[in-house]
Amino acid sequence: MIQSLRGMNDLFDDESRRFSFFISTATAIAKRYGFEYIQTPILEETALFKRSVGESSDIVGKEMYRFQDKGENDVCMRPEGTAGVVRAFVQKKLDRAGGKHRYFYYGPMFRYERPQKGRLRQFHQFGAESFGTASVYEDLTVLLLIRDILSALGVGYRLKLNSLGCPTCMPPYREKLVNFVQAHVEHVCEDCKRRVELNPIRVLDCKNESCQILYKNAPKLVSHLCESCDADFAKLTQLLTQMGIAFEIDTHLVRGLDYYSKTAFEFVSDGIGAQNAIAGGGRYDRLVEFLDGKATPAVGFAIGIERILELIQMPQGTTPLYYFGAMQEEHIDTLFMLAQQKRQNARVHIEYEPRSFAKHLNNAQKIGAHFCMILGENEIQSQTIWAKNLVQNSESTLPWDELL
RNA sequence: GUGGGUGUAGCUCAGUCGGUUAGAGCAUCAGGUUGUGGUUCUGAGGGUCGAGGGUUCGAUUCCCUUCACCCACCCCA
Repeated sequence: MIQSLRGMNDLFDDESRRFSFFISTATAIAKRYGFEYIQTPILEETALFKRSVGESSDIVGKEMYRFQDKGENDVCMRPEGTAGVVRAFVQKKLDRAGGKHRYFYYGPMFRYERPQKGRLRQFHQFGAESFGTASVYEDLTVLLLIRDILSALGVGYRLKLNSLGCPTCMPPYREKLVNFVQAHVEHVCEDCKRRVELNPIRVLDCKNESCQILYKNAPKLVSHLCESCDADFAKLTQLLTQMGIAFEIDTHLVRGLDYYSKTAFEFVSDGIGAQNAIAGGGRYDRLVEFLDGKATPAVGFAIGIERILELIQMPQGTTPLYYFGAMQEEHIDTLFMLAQQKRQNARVHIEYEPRSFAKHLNNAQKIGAHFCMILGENEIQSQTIWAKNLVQNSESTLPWDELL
C-alpha cells in the first residue's frame, strides 16, 4: 500500500469541512479590511528565502524542501508565505507605484521537520500582508483583523506582544545581550551557547528553566528602544488598551524569521500541545528593500490553519438532506428524474436500488436525512411522491410538479 | 537530528506465559418486516496480528532490523 509521505495529511470529512469554513470566514473578514486575494507559486528560487527568512533561521538552515529542477535552478517549496508575496509585490513594481496595497493568501507551506502535535511537513497558512503604511494604526488593524477572524470562529486565544526595535536600536541591544550571556556562559544550556553565536536574540525564548531564571535579569529590549520605536510601541499598547483588547507584553517573544522589526506578536492557545502559537506576525519595514524593492513599510501575519482546526466552533445548521427511494425496479428512472430536479435547491441522496418501504425509511434515517421521499405504485398512479419529515415526524404526499 | 510511547477487523480495543480455525463492541451488508424509520432479533462479509529477517517441530506472541503513527526536545504557524 502506498502511503502519504510523513507529515503530509489528507483532509477528510469533519476536518475538510472545518477547513473550508475557516477559509470562507477568514476570506470574508479580510476583504472587509480592504485586503485582496493574492496567489503566488509554491515553488520559488532558493535565494528568495535565504534573503528574506534569513540564513540564521532553522527554516532555511535545515528545514526546506530544496532541490534542483530540470533547468538546474536551485528551487525550494515555500516554507512560509510572506517572502513570495513580497517578491510578487516587488516584481509587479508596486513599490515604485506607491500607495497602499493589502493582500491575503492561503495555501500549503512545507517544512522538513519531525512531525508532532500541531506540526506537519505540509501545513496550511492563511496570511495577510499590508504594504505602504508605517502607521501603528495599521499594526493595530492587523491585530484587529486576526481578532475578528478568531472570534468569528469561536477560537479562544491570548495575545503576546513585543517590540523588536529597528536598525537603530536593535544592534546595540543585541550586543548588550551577547555580553550578558557571555558573562554567564557557564550557567546557560548547550542550546543557548549555540544560539548566542548564531542568532543571539533567540536565547530569550529558551525553554530551559534555569536559563529563563537567568534571563529575568537580562537587558530588556523594550527598555532599549530608540525614540521612534518606543513611541510607536507605547502608542500601540495604548490603543489596544483603549479598545479593551487584552494583551501581555512578552519581552522574551522573539519571532523566528529574520525580517521582523518593531511590532512582533503571537496569538497563543492552550490545550493544543507544545506548538501553541496559532498566529504570528509583525512589522517588516526592511524586507521589501532586502528583496531589491524600494523601501516600503509593511506589516503582516500568518495563521496556522491546522493548529486551530479543532478549536473552531462549527455552526449548527446544515442544509436539509433529502433521501429519494423507489420500491420497484421499473420506477427508478422516474425517481431519478424527480430527485435530480430537487438538486436545484437541496442536498439530495438518490438510492438506485428498489427497496421496501420500511427499508427506505431505515436508510434515510441512517444517512441523517431530514426528508425521506418514497415512490411506490400508489404514487406512480397519482403522479405524486410520498414525503416524510423525519425530524418533525410528519408526512405528506406531493404532486410531482410541486416538488421544488 | 535527539528521546520516549504505540502498531491485532473500517473504528475502539481484548487476547496469545510460543500450539490447531485470532475475538468483542461499534460500523457495514442481508434477513425477520411486500407502505411507516430511530430501540430490537438473526445471520453474513471483513485480518498476510505494520513489514523483513532470526530462534523454534511450530512465531501474531520471543530476539534483531526496519517502517509508520503519536508525544516531547530542537524549531515554528
